[in-house]
Amino acid sequence: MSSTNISNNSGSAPNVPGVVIQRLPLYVRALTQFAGSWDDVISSEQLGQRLQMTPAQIRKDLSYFGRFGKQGRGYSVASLEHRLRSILGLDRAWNTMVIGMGRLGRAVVSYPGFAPEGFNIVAAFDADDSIVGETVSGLDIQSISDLAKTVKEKDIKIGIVTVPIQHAQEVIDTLVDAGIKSILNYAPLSPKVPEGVTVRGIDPVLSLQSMTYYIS
Amino acid sequence: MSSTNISNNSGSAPNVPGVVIQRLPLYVRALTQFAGSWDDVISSEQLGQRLQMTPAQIRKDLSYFGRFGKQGRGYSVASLEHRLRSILGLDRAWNTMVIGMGRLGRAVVSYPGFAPEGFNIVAAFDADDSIVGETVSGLDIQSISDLAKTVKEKDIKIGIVTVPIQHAQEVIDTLVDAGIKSILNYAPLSPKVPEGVTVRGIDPVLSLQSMTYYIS
DNA sequence: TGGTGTTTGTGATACAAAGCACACACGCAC
DNA sequence: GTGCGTGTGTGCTTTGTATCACAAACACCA
Repeated sequence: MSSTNISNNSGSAPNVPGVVIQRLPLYVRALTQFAGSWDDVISSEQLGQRLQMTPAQIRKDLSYFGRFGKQGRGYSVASLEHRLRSILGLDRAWNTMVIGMGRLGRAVVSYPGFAPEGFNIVAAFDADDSIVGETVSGLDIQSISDLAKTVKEKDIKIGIVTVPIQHAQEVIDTLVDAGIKSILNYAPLSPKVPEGVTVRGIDPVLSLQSMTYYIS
Repeated sequence: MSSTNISNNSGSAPNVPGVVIQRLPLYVRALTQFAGSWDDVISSEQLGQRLQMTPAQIRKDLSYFGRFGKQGRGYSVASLEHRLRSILGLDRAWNTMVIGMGRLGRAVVSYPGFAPEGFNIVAAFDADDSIVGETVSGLDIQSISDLAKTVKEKDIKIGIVTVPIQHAQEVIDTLVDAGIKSILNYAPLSPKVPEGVTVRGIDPVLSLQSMTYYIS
């Protein structure tokens, strides 16, 4: 979304602000894109220029987790990327599932951008029995009643919600009950979740609606 | 995105923080969903409960723009929604265009969620001449070289970028040159834009990457 | 009409994040 | 090695945002 729902951090480094965590993937992305450039070292100045932020903020953010740079030189691109990925838990693959196999859900499971980043969609669910059993992008559509069982069997840690808004809260409750702690929500509502569950919303309409304000 | 690029506000009310503007659509959405309930008045307490935020924050946010509530009663749902839509510029329709007619761009133009909110996609562009002239969801794919002309002819105010990352910055530069001030960016990079141009990014991968941190 | 219960709008306050600026570390050249 | 240039890491300051708490406004009822 743009709109977010920040939660607790049970990670290693204590008390890192949510905004900082949300910027780390930005750094990872920029570093990945920078790797293979003529230089294998990057300064906070250069990174900041690429990301349109101040060098000081980048250094502050990184300092929450350790000292990764060398004074007088900058940061090793490869090494910093690796360290950040490790901090974020991106040095492993994550099993995910998509709930809601309508138009949007089908677009999501066939989106080729998740797998290369280590997010594997390993299950697909829908409440409509008439499409349960269909195959989409190599995935059998399962009934939501199987969800909890499948979450355990396949060690799924992340749920992607693409159901219509009327069922979104209910589905999210189901995910929470199944022990899911991370939810990517495409439905246009702000769901209620207990403390300790993180929700990130994806809503292009919200983004558009906040931009029109600035068009005179 | 989740990741955003905040810019100047040339609006009527002076100096409203960007975070506040980004919350207004949330209020609009909640009010719309609340309309038709048993009650036509809503308190900041109720709104806050629905959106998981404090009543005080909601009242503060609204106070940037005027006094919309009645003490002892709350806010008229219909009236507050209308006022907020007016502030955000949502009381009119906006013409938009999509640049990049690959898989993602096609999904975007056929997404049924934009039009009901007043965002009409009136043009589609691609750099690849071999698909220029094709029709997607009733739109002719045009060459990017026609972009500036079409922007003027059709009074397009918003650009939606769905091109591959290699061409994204270049395309965004083209939009800026054509006078576009609001860009919704699906490409996984943080583009450079001049002061006065607002960019909102949509990147589900970034959202996922910042959630994995919290999974122990 | 006066009293009671609500809920707003907002100054004041507390908290959080961003930016500054400089000591310190390191690389490099001679 | 000594000296110079560069860029980090970080305490301190500034800016920004969220929350508190309460006076004023209104609804409702007797």
